Amino acid sequence: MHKMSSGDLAAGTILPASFFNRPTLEVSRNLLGIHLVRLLDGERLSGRIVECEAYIGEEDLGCHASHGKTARTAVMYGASGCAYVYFTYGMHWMLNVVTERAGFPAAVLLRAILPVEGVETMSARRKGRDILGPAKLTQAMGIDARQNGIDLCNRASGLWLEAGEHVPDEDIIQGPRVGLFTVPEPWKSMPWRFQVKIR
DNA sequence: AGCACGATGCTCT
DNA sequence: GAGCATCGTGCTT
Repeated sequence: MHKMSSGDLAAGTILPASFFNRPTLEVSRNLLGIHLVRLLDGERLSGRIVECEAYIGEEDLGCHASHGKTARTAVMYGASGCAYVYFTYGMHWMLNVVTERAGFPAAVLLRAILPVEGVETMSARRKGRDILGPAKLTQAMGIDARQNGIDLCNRASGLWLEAGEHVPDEDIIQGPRVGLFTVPEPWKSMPWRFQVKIR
């Protein structure tokens, strides 16, 4: 079986569903350096993924699917390569990419991108503030409930991922996920957060 | 530069 | 009714 990393695809190639239909930690690691692309009002907005986190199955008590399949989590049980967008803290939208086989609930939360295209537009949408953060990137790109469940392997939806730069292992930091205050161990401390080192 | 806190509304029990 | 995969402000060092 062919093992796909981001380096196997030419830059600019849209990531196919097969990229996401494999173990979530593998997908997470390989999402670093990938470009998230948004077509908003005819303009291309994009950024390089530099931080993400894995949420893996009902066993993972940090994962929304730990409470089973509900109206909110249904998307995570569906096809890999779809967007799972949820609302939290009364005002924030979070973008995840669904991974693994249909029926197994898992996803990768996109936590930070470095702006590449449409920098002025994204900055303006953020009122001049930075876009490094999971709720900041969705605000910068105009992502909300309307994108929940869409297929990210298709440009028709206006949101997709493209192969970008390869990130070597020595440039990656792996550590515990963020914000899981009331989640019990060992899930609270699982090193399922992936970041590109700042140099 | 870091910490505390309030905002604000959806989801599920 | 409680809890939340966060953010921005304002205050302290």
